[in-house]
Amino acid sequence: MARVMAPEEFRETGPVAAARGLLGKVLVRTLRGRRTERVITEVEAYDGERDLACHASKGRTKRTEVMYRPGGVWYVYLCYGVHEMLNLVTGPADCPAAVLIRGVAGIAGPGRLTKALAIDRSLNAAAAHPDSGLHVEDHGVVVPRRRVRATPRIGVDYAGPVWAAKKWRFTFDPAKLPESKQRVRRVARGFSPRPGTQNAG
DNA sequence: TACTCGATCGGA
DNA sequence: CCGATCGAGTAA
Repeated sequence: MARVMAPEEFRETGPVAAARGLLGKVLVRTLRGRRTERVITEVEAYDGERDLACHASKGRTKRTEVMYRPGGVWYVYLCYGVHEMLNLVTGPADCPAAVLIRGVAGIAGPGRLTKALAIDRSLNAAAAHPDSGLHVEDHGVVVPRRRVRATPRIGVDYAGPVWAAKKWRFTFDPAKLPESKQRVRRVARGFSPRPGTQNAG
């Protein structure tokens, strides 16, 4: 049921598909023996050098170097001199792209999220693996496509009308997941619900 | 080295 | 609406 996602899994798709796929997955922070887990509810995709909203549009620099690595590593940077932003690098090597984790269940806002989970730049370039203290798990939460809202990314007007208008921000409301109905539907199809499993898929 | 400007947030 | 706060990127 709770399956640890391997870094390699984030090398298979581009950032838009990866972003959609991360909705409903669980962000797991392990620090000093304390484990915190939150369902990912809000993400944004940043797609390569052509995407003028993506830091990689500046090319390969000290800061963007991590995005050129194979997916499955964290890209954490400081924004406005105040807030740490958490991204997951996606895609194969030399295709600089990432997914910004903007929100989790109960926490809206990328800055608040990193503060709450004690995430900072010391995790930059670390693997999304339990060893690093920050990884992703699949708890079988199913987010129906109709529940996903695609809207323009936040705070990227500087990227110009074309790239700022891309609807690459994806959100869903976990409260609207009718898990009981899904279970019923599943039972009707001949599956038996497992105790403690939320929307097993 | 000297600028400018943020993938934000909280408080007037 | 505005200030905080600092590092990346750019120009020089």
